[in-house]
Amino acid sequence: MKEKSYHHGDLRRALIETGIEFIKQEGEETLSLRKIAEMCGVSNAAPYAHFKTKDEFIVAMQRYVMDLFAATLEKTAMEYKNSPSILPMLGKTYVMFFYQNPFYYDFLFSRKNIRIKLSLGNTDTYENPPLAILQKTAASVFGKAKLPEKVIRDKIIAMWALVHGLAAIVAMPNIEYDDNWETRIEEIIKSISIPYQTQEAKE
Amino acid sequence: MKEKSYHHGDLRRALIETGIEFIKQEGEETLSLRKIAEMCGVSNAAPYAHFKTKDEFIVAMQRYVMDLFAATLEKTAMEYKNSPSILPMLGKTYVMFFYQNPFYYDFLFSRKNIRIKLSLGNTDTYENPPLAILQKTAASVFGKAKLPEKVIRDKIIAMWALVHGLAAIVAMPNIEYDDNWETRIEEIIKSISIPYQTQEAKE
DNA sequence: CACTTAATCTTAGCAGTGTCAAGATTTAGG
DNA sequence: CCTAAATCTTGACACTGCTAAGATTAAGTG
Repeated sequence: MKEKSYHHGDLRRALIETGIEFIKQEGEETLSLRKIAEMCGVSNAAPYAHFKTKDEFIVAMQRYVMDLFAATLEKTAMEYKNSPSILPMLGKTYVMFFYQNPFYYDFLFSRKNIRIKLSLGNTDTYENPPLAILQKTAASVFGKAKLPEKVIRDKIIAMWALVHGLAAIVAMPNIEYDDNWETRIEEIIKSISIPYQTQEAKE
Repeated sequence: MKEKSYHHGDLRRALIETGIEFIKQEGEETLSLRKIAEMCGVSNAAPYAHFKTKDEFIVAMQRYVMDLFAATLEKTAMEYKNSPSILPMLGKTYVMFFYQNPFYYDFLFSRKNIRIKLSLGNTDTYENPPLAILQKTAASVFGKAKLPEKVIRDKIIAMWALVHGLAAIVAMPNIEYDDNWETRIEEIIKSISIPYQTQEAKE
């Protein structure tokens, strides 16, 4: 019941959560600090006690959603640990996350928002948690086949590109959806990823 | 020499071209109608004689760039007509377009900008020119193998997703690039698309 | 040609935005 | 208890998209 106290109590968290809920429903385009501040029952300049700039606020929210995304992937990775279908299932989870929350795609990956460094070459530095999970899993799966490291790296990128592209597509508006998009995605991913595991002796 | 005449002469075109050049270099985020107007030597409300709203202006520019993109793809399609590598080459062109102009990716595909309807199911309605070219080419390539239509459609989506995802990736900032990203892309695409053409008897 | 109409452009202004400065209120620590 | 830090408000500035009113020019009609 701290409704009318001068101090909010936990404004920083309230701003982030309100902002994310806003983005989830309306996207980032129409989001303004003033609106979020008002929704939290606070004046227009109050957020500046917690974020130096709007950009900093965006980054905080982005980290929040990125962690949620990574946790969702991690859960799938756990479920299918030691299963041969772990990779396609990870891919499916990757895509479905944005199918269920289309506005998150632009919010996480739109050029101006990407502050988290992505490293492709060095598999030791995981500065992008979702990519890191993909990389780790794919590397262990592909590693069992005896492929040159360079080939493995290319396959990882291909895998990432495929699911990322599917995510971009399912997050688009004005797409004519199939009635059974979810199993469709699964089939598409499998039709690509299965060759990785069966044709070791190709190169 | 119509430097100081009250009427500009060809303001609509000037706005579009100046705006696109701006986006090409700085992205859409910091673009404002007033700035573009000033760059064209015209007052802040002048653009409203040609575009009802900023959104309409964006759409006009988007169509312009989308046509450029489609023309680039079409050129590759012509070059490699009757070649077995037409599909991978088309894919490479798709990716390289955004590798060379990273800001175009968000500009064309960021959720708020997509006004061009994308149709996946019906291969007859081509409302998205670049996708249409991909679809047409892939359909003709895959059609030579005797695959069920549903499988072909999934393969087309997979192909599209792969190159679109690669485009998204190469357009990201903060990516640690390979020294030879271009041939790398080519290899990655080939490693995926070759199976399409060689293992007909799989399904 | 003269005259009317439409198109184009300018100026001035409104509401909304990010941001900052000054000051009020509350909390925390010595 | 009292000072310092943290938090919040009010008020302002510059910038944005956009509109209304009117000035200037071009196009077309008799």
